[in-house]
Amino acid sequence: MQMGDRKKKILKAIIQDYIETAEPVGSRSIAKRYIPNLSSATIRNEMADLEEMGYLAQPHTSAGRIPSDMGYRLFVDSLMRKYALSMQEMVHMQTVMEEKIQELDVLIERAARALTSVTQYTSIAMTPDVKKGRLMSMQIVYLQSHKVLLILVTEQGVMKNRIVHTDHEINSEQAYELSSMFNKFLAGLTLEEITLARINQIKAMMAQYGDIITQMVDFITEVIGENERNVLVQGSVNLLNLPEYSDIERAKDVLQFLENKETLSNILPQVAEDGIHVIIGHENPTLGMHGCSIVLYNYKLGKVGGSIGVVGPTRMDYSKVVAALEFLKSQMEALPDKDNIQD
Amino acid sequence: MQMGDRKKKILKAIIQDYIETAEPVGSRSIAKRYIPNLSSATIRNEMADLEEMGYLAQPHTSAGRIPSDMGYRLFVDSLMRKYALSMQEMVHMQTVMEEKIQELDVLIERAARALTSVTQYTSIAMTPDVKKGRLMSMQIVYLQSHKVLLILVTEQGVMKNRIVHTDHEINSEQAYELSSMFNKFLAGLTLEEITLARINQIKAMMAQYGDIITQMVDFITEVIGENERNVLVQGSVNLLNLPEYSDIERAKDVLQFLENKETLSNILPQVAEDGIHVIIGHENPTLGMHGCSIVLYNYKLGKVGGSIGVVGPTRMDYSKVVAALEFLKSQMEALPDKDNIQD
DNA sequence: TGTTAGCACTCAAGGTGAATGAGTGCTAAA
DNA sequence: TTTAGCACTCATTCACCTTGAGTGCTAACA
Repeated sequence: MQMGDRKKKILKAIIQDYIETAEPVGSRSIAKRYIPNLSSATIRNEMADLEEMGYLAQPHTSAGRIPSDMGYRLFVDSLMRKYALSMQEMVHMQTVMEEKIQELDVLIERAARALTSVTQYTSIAMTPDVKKGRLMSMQIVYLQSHKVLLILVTEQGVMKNRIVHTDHEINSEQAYELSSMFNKFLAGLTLEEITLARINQIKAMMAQYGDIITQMVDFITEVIGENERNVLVQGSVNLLNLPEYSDIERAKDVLQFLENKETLSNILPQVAEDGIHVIIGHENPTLGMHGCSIVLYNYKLGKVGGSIGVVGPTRMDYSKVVAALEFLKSQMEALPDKDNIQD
Repeated sequence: MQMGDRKKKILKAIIQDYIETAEPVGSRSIAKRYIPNLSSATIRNEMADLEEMGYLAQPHTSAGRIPSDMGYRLFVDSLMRKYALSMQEMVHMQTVMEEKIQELDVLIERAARALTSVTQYTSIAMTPDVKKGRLMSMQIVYLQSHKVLLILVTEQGVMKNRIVHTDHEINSEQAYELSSMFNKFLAGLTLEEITLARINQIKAMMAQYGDIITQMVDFITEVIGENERNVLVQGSVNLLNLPEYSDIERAKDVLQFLENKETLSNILPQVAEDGIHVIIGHENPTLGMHGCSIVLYNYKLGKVGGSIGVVGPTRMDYSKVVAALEFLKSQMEALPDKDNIQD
């Protein structure tokens, strides 16, 4: 069967109506509210066709039609028209991000909050599974006579620190000396390149600090080897305002999923490319999320990147959500000092 | 009216039964299951007394009785007997905390997870509103020719860092020199004591670094002045498993409350003293939480402290929750290296 | 040939009323 | 002081009916 313009127009009207009302849409209301020059009977015929083609579904014989995932997909890809964010909405998002934000975590948290408040859905975000790569610099900072602070910066600009206790007394100058030595020998190397031989070389030269050096190496191993994913969810309660989750069991499934950071971090990197992606219902690899859609923006800021997006029912206002994420994208791309960012 | 032993026994039985079943408790079931040598009629009389005294309430005339907040209070203070954690439960909590954990945040997150999994309620935790007090040490670490990392450690051992860009080129030695100078003049001072005069003194001596010094001072002001509260909630979905929240509206109220870190951080420090506290229903200062109880453990680890606890319905298994928190307390108090902890 | 009016049919949702049963308070007897 | 008995209350459940939104099909119409 062919998909004529009229069918498209009807499908679009049905989806818009359903997004708004969450009620199955009948032929009569489409005829009245969207296409007054056609009768409900005609619409009915077209709807039957659309159902046969897989774009619509019917909960039961005497109910109206609801869009199928395939219907939403067509809508998102070619039917919907761009939502224009209101001035208010833009200003709101901007103010949230405008403050000079030093840490990526904080920036993303703010962005997620802004998204939640503009879209009224739930937002999720994560910093991705970056291999931390090379050791860029290791600093040892004197704190007290037997206590120093190790600070490690990776190639990506990610910074980690740890306080360690030392067997021997150490002072500020010695700490500095040790840092210099460490950097001379190890800076710029990957975990594989930091061999026992090199470490022993350092140990030989600074024998009295053997125990600190061991702790430093442990620390490097942990940080460079680790796959840290910081996942964050904002506004999950919003889901409960939606009629699709007035059934508490359904709501529980999704909330459970959102609360479990491990499963959540598995789903997010499924879409690899940068940019904005829409994942609808069953396209979602996780079983419990088949009733949900996700709109995801994979960002890249300097050398680190991650995902931020919105989770909602398949009956989500895609147009608005995509607009919000596009705006966010433009804001983040315009950010000065992209490498001035830490983990 | 006097509160005899028999009344206490009956009240205790009612509360235990209600905690278990969440259904109003009738005289007959008490007579059968808890006190077989008394008839239901006798129990009924006693229950009428207990209601008059304020320990019980009746949803409607033909229903059983449910405990009032006052009843729970008496139960917690003098009726309940200690729950003994099972070996399994203890081992579970221990393994979660046993791994060598360097950061307070991580430790507390693990502890909260353990609490949730043992009690099946929701756990909340926060690091408290510590005034960061004195500047203990400020380090400047060279990163790139125009980029340095500032690291600030406060008296409490809390550590913060920030990357700043410099107008003039700066190298590793210069950074070290600047750190030393800064520490010589400002270490050990409170925010009030760091006067403009002192800062100008440093600037005069190291004129070429004027812009970095300004940024350093900004950073100090922010960190020492700030009231950072890190709030964390774990297992809020568990609430939805409870019959009291099968009504989605009630659930929404509480979840909303738990999701809002600002309001949440207002409630936690209400109880100031260290140790374990039980806050029941209306004792809770926040309106939306009147149907909830909170069991809170205010910990102190070295120089920092905070709260961790469990949120549940007033019909919470206080005995078990208190036992779990007491176990947690014992574990945290036995922790080695209490000052080896960072924020 | 495409469109429309009309009609019989389906089915979820909402309301009514009776039956059920858990629980109470009161009274009188043990 | 305790208990058995009884009348009474009230939430819950279920069957039953009504209502109304919506459909598919057919026949008439442009």
